[in-house]
Amino acid sequence: MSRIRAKNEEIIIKAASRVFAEHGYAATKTAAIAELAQLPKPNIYYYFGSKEKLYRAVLESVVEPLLAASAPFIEYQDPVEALTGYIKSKLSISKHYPYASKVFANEIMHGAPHLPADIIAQLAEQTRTLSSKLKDWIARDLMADIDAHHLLFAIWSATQTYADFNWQITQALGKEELEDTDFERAAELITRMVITGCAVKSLPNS
Amino acid sequence: MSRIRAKNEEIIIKAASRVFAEHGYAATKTAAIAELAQLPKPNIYYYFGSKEKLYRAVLESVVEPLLAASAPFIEYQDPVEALTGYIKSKLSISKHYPYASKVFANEIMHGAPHLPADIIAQLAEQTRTLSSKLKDWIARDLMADIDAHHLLFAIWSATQTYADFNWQITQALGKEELEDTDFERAAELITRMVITGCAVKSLPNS
DNA sequence: GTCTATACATCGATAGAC
DNA sequence: GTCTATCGATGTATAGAC
Repeated sequence: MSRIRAKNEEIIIKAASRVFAEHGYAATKTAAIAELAQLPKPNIYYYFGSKEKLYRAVLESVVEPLLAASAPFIEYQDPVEALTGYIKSKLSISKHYPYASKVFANEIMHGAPHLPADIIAQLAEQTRTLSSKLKDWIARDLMADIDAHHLLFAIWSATQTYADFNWQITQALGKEELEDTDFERAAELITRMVITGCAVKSLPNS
Repeated sequence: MSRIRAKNEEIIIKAASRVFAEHGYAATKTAAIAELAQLPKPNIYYYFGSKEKLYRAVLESVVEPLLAASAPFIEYQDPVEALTGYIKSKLSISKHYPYASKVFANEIMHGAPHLPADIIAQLAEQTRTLSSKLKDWIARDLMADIDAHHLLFAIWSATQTYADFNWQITQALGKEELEDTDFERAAELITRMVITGCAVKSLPNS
């Protein structure tokens, strides 16, 4: 793959992420992507073949950061550290990859019609890992006997909402766009609800 | 307005809610709505004029239950009762109006391009009412000093996720569709996180 | 590898008969 | 008030010159 090809593909993916995020798959015109990328429309087709293939490429480009967000959950043994880090990491995704998050949210909302099966499998695998870790902590009396899956749903939604429903949130807060302090307050509140609400304890020997 | 007109409009709105929810505005074909409604396509146009106007009608039909969900918050004076009732009421919307919720979520996610200004104003007004009530409770030491807006965002997202991201949740739980017990567990967990997490107290004199 | 000009398909919308 | 048949706009995709 030539350098020029790599460069152009990156430019196109970046522009496409944004347009797909703002309008959804069906409503985005390839012409709008071309315009934002400052490239003629046929180039999009030269590099990606079709609108559908480009969309899939965008989805795939987004998977890595999404999966990487659970790193704290895996790395830290201590329940308080792990959950605090996970919430922070999830919020960080909403802050730094707002378009990616939205494209993904849209896809999931409509039943993942374009998501490749291997990505679905990876996400399912991750869900199993996270919920079994929670169940382990519960069994060891390191947190209250809550439903592991539903706790995950709550954490996912409460953190992703800052990307997905950005419009509603800025509207309610009466500001043009979210600032660092907003994300800090969100982290503080969500962490509190999880740690205090579910009575999560630190490891005794740490 | 004739009885036949009222009847047909209702049939069309119902079918349209579902199709718009499943595919989003741009991806839904008026032919698909006509088919689901078991009516010829021109009838859709006879009754609603355009796809856009029909979509607005769907949005408006959905506002009433959404606004009504905050009734417990207003009625109950006791913070624990009010918040518990609000969470239950919000989850009930996700359970009983899944299509409506999704259409709304989609609209909000893309910056509410079709939402009439008066509806936006009503929602903003409701947000102000809810957050000032929370702030009042905080001032009276009936709950921890948390950020009122962010608590609302957390409750909204954690309850709406059961409608909006239904696919992800059924996938994770390994079932075809959500059952009553799933909503009960969700209510239990979210209520716990809010009440215990934010140290919400009952009124002393109740 | 790049881009202008255009073919072709897909709907949203309506004319006009009943 | 209902519906068949069809128009026309929009937007995906490509042919073919450079």
